[in-house]
Order: sequence, then structure tokens, then C-alpha cells
Amino acid sequence: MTSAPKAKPKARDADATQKRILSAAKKEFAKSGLGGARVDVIAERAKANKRMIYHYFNSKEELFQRVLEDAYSDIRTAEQKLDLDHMDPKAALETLVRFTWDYYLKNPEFITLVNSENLHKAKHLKKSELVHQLSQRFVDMVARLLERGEKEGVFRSGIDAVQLNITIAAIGYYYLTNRFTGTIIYERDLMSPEALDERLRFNMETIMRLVCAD
Amino acid sequence: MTSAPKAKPKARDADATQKRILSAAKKEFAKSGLGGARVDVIAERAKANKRMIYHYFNSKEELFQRVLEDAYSDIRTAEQKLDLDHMDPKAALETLVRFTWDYYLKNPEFITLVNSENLHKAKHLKKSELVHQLSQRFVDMVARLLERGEKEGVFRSGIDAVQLNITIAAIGYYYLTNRFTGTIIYERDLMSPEALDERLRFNMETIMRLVCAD
DNA sequence: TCGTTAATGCACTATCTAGTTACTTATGTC
DNA sequence: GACATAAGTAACTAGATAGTGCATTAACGA
Repeated sequence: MTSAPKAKPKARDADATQKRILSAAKKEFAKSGLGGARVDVIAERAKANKRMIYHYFNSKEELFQRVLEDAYSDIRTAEQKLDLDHMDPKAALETLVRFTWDYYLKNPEFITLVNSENLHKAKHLKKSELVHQLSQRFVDMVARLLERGEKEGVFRSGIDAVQLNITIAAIGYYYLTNRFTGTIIYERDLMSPEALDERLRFNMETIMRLVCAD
Repeated sequence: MTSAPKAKPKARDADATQKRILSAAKKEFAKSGLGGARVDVIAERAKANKRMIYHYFNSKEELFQRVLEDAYSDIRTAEQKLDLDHMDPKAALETLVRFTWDYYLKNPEFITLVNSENLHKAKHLKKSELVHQLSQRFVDMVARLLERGEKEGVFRSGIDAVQLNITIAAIGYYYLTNRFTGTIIYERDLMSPEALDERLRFNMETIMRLVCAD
């Protein structure tokens, strides 16, 4: 019989549904920001009912907060896995610069989410204890690296770990987040493979010149 | 007599009204982004009627485009006034780095507007012939500076003007646009006068080490 | 003084959107 | 196998929000 395949009763799976919602929300928030994101769009893309979003996450803002927390968790976890403590200082620094660039490149939502959160003065991140802890660990890791390099005489002394972290992030982040206006202003395709390679090389040079002893 | 000052007939002044609208729009767009901005709020803050906005600017998007164009015009005009061509190359470069930082600091709306425009893939800026021309002049100015410094032997050779421009902007822009999440992650007040001074010094060092001959 | 044009104001609408109410259906446990 | 609980759905609402229709009034030249 060719009877209409009657919307199958659909197996129930709370975990899977939450994951689908989070994934859809990440995309939508990244694309349109917190304000521009549409709850209905998230529901549709998650193949869930809008009611489910409120069932699991209470409100659009709490959902955003959760998406943001997960995004920070992901990058901080990946950074820890670099295991910089067991590398030669120069190599470790190069690894960090390259990792940061690659991560932004492969996870463009991260950048847009952070932008959106800053537009809202970080009011969601403030509430997250988890992010707090992860950040601490991250800064410490870079501080140890600087200390080690200094002791070995390959890094200059007196470099502040926070300023360095900000700078490493900045030179990759800015290039990528402003790629659309950048393409117009500089009349150059900033996203071709060659352009991306060139930028990574330039960034590497910038940081090594800044940090390494003369 | 204490008669109610009967809403005075209000002198008509097309120019002044447009300027008030543009100024209010800049604030509102910077605060909430294109999507989050409310036309009613702009009207109220401009002490104009909402009808006026549509009378002069046709739509919310066209108003945004105009605000954005004006913002780019302003910074590019200010840059030209630096008159870098008549300064010693090193001093000129320092001047540019300091100017860029100061401009972002004193015009925080500029940053937020650019962020918002990039969220929308620069579709408004694409239409602007003016911005196109101004950008060209700006890149040329820095290219001349690099050339001059190279000839005098104070700058390294082979530095790309576009990459340098992007980097100078990045290290200031990122710090300021992400100051809210940054404050949380680094557990440090990034906006105190001392912190701002320190950042400018760090940025100056970053750029000079990158550009100057060893 | 008159008439044309441009500036201004008010009230309205069509549409959208976060969040909810009230319901149905699957799942696993005793 | 029935009961309790959690997963899922559809239709609705109250409030916003971009954009308009239309009437009114100032400015200014003839």
C-alpha cells in the first residue's frame, strides 16, 4: 500500500533533542546575534518543537548563555590539550599562535558569539563559574610558558602574559571577524588559501619578534 | 503670566533635524546593532517624529548605511590630517599607532558599528563609493611611509602595508571591543587609565619590533 | 497676500515574535 | 498491563515594531 508514511511517532530522546537544539542555536546566534536570532528558526533547524526549547532551556537568553558557555569550554579544553608545558618554549609559542588562528578559522561561530556577548556587556558570561575557572587555567599556562622561556634566555623578560594572550588573539580575531569590511577597504580577497597562509605567517612573525630575545 | 508654554510651533530646520537623527541613530545602532536598534528610540532621542526618519532616510537600513558611511568618513579624514608624509618614518609610525588607539578609545561607536556591519557581511558598505575612495588613500599613505622608512634603512624590507594596517587596528580594536568578556577572563580591569596606558605601550612595542630593522 | 512646497505630527496597521496553555503520546517501572 | 512521568505537539496571545496615510503648518518666492 502507498499510504502516506504517517509522520512516524518519533522515538523520544531527551539528550539528542537537547543537543540538536544547542547545535541549531549556536548556528542561529552566530549568524544573527542574540537580538537577531529567532527562536522559531532554532526550533525548525533543530527539528524540534519550539516548546522543547522552553522546556529544556527556559528562555532565549538562558539558551544563549548555555551556547556561550559551551563555546568557551570547547576552546579552553582544546588549548589544554596542546600540552605546551612539555614543549620547547619557542615551539610552544608557535604552536599556540597557530592553534589560535586555526581554531578561529574552523570555528567562526566562536568569534561571532563573543562579539554578540560583548555587545551585551558580557552579562551572560558573568554568571558562569565554569568559564571563570577555565580562563584561570589558560592564563596560567601561558604565564608558565613565558617564565620558562625567560629562564632559558630565549624570551625577553618582563612580558605580561595577559597582554600577550590578548595580542595573540587580536591579530587573528580581528582579521577574521572584519573580513567583510576588510575585503572592501583593502580591495583584496582576505579569505583565499594563500591570503590565509600569508596572514598566519605574518602573525607568527609579529609574535616571535615581540617575545623572543634579540 | 504662567501660561503653559504651549509647545512652541518649533522652527523648521531640515538640516538640523537630519543631524539630530543621524546622531541619535549612531548612538542607538552602536548600542544595539542594526537588528537590535529601535526606530522609535532613535526618533525620540533625536527629538524628531518617526515620520521624519522615513522622510529623510527612507528605511532603517538606509539610515544605518548613512551612519556607517559618515563614521568611516570621519576616521579616514582624521587620519589624513596626521600628515605622516612630513614626519620622520619612526615618529610617523608611532603617531599612527597612537592615533588609531586614541580614536577607538574616544569613538567607541565606530567599533560597534563596524562589528554590526560585519555581522551583515558588509552589505551596506559595499554600496558606498565614498568609502572606497577614502580607503584607497589611507592604504597608500601607509605604503608610502613603509617605503620611506625602508629607504632610510630604519624599517625592514618587504613588509606588506595591508598586513601592517590590519595589525595596527587589530591590537587596539580587539582589546576594546572585547573589554567586557576580557575583564571576566583575565580578572583585571582593562579600562582603568593605567591599564589603557599599559596597553598603548605594549602595542607600540609590538609594532615597532615588527617593523623596525634589527 | 496668496500659493506652492517642504517639514512635521498623529494615529494606524500588518506582521512578527517570545513565550504559554492545554493537550497527546511514548517510555520504563512495579 | 496500568500508572506515573517525561517527551513532544499545535494553536494561541500579548506586546512590539517597521513602516504609512493623511492632515497640518511653516517658509518663502511671486
